[in-house]
Amino acid sequence: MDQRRKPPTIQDVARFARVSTATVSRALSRPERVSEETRARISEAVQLTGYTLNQTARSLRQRTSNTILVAIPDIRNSFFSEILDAIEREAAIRGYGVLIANLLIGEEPVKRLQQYFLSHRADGLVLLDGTIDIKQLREITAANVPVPLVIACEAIPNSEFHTVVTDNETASERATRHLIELGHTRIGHLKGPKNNIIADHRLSGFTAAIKSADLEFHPEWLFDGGFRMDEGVGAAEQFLRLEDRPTAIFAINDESAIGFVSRLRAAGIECPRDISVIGFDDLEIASHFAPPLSTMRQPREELGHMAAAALIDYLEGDRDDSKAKTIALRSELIERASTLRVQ
Amino acid sequence: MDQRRKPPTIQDVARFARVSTATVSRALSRPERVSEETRARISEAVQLTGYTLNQTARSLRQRTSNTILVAIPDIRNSFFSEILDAIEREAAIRGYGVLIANLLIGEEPVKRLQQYFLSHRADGLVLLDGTIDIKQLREITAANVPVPLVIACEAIPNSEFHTVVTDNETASERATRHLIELGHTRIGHLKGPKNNIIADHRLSGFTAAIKSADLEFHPEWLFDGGFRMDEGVGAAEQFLRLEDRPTAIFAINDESAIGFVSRLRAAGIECPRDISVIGFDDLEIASHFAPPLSTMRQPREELGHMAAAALIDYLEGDRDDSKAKTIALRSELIERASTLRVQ
DNA sequence: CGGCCGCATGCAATCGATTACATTGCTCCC
DNA sequence: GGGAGCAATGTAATCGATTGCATGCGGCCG
Repeated sequence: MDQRRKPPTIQDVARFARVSTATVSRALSRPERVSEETRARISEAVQLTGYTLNQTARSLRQRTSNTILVAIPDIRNSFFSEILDAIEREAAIRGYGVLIANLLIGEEPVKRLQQYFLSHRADGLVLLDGTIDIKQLREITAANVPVPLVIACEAIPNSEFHTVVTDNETASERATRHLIELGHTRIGHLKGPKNNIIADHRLSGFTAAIKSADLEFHPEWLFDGGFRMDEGVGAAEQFLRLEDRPTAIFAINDESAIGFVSRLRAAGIECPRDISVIGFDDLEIASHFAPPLSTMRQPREELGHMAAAALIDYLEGDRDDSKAKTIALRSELIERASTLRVQ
Repeated sequence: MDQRRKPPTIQDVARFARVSTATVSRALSRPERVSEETRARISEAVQLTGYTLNQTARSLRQRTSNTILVAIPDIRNSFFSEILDAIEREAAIRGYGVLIANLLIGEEPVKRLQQYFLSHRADGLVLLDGTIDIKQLREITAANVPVPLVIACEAIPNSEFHTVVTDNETASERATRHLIELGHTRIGHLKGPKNNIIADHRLSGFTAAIKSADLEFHPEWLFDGGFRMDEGVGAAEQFLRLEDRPTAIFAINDESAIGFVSRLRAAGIECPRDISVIGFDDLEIASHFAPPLSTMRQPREELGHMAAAALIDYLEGDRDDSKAKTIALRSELIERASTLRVQ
């Protein structure tokens, strides 16, 4: 009977309510511009027909898609998926859809992102990937279509982009100082990926703390790692090859810290008995790991929330570009059992 | 100069190539229907103008969005985010965008999903959530618009839906049997959420194994849990209140197993010394946890890949609904240190 | 009383593609 | 030689909403 009947359009509603489609459209988007009486008739007609807006048609006419694109370096990393979660929440509340683009794949991430905007699939972009550099960003923006953009991974100094960040550098300094305060003097760092802004800033924070405590800087105590557990494992193997080892490590994040600790344990080196390790992020696993991991807690949820809100505000506001806003969030030291006072 | 210039349309290309828009459209989508010469002129014009398709306009006309929707119970769970990753990969290759809907939030998840289709934002749905029941699913489909759907969490018996599943029941039986083979006779189960198909099937598998080994079934050894670590912690507290405790646990998944083990450790009960625990999923963390977790490995990547492929095949094929296809994938027992032979 | 204003509404163009149908010109075959 | 058949292309309708520009009408003011 009613199967495959085409979904009702604004035309149907107009017919039922005995008004023009223009009036229906107005009644739905700016009710105050329509008399109370017809408004009532129209909403009755909407009920009756079961009308819902065809978003595609609106997009075509208004040149907006009510969709934002989130570019993520690696969805599988819980850190990002939690931010993504917060972004989706906020977007849903405000009537936006969320498209995802996982950048690990494909050549030319920039091309892929541009494509979304050139084809009018998304109105704006939340960028979580610290590996894209400014020049590439400008390229995205440079295409005929300017791309409303919020960077939500790391501040890019003096940039013209809106930004939501945590205090990576200061927080890294704080984490390292925590190790120093526990009496450690031989401190290493498990580095993040190359050419990644976040990694760069965390390294700076680490170095700053070492310097200001007048500790000697050992380049061989900088371990090549990354944000993933297996990269933490790799760093551990590099560590094991050393003769002269540090007694404490500041790891780029919790995942790599976990990989690191677990690999060392397999080699008979126990954390925190033989080595103290502090991570970054405070993933849920951090508190359940053995040993529970000291770490810098990032306000992930807030980060995602603010990023989405900032982008949508901008999209719906007057797009005053004059000032790029920067919202900075603070991380917090969480002390757990993985860092131990030197005897 | 060239700023804010409107992006080129198919009209512009047509003008440059001195043909009609119809010809341009044909040249781009079905090149063989256009003479070689004009095809060349057109592709030159495309280059010149920098034309890219306006996906919105196409969507409106063709009534397809080239977008799929992925409904996820909890993005933050690595298990799902890994599947999502695989879905996105496959979709990107085939030219589809991926919208996400995190179902934890909001009233009436079904309403939310319907909304996406009623508004023509997505062409099809991959459902990862085992908590929606069939009646609700039918509701999604029952709206005027039929919703192409692939269920990728659990088979729904005799259902009319396309499905990609792992063998939850058999695998759970296998996991439990693993504990039995190690000599355990006092075995409990850390349950999943109520009204969740996956959880139901894993429980059945567990019970089946217990029965077929002629072990006594202890209802008080079924612990209320869920898929999250904190729910594993809750289950551990329930465990601690028992006088008469099991010596082995089959947990609904790795995350809850981790929460469980970590809470017990805090109470002085060590895994595997005092209790053996096996999980499900083989998350990356499972192998790095202390102790490394025995578990049933699910082919997550394949699962996501197959689900996306099946959906897109269906969308692009002749939509032969006559037979709902079911693709079943096998899980694999991974033995690690968290399960120990009874002395 | 006449003109102006503003409210509520309608008419029709518009967004940018796709596609049914029409047209043209050519080949081929009886 | 005439018509069928086909390939290449054009014309214009169409998808479903939004919105600039009328239009009609009533009220208010000088």
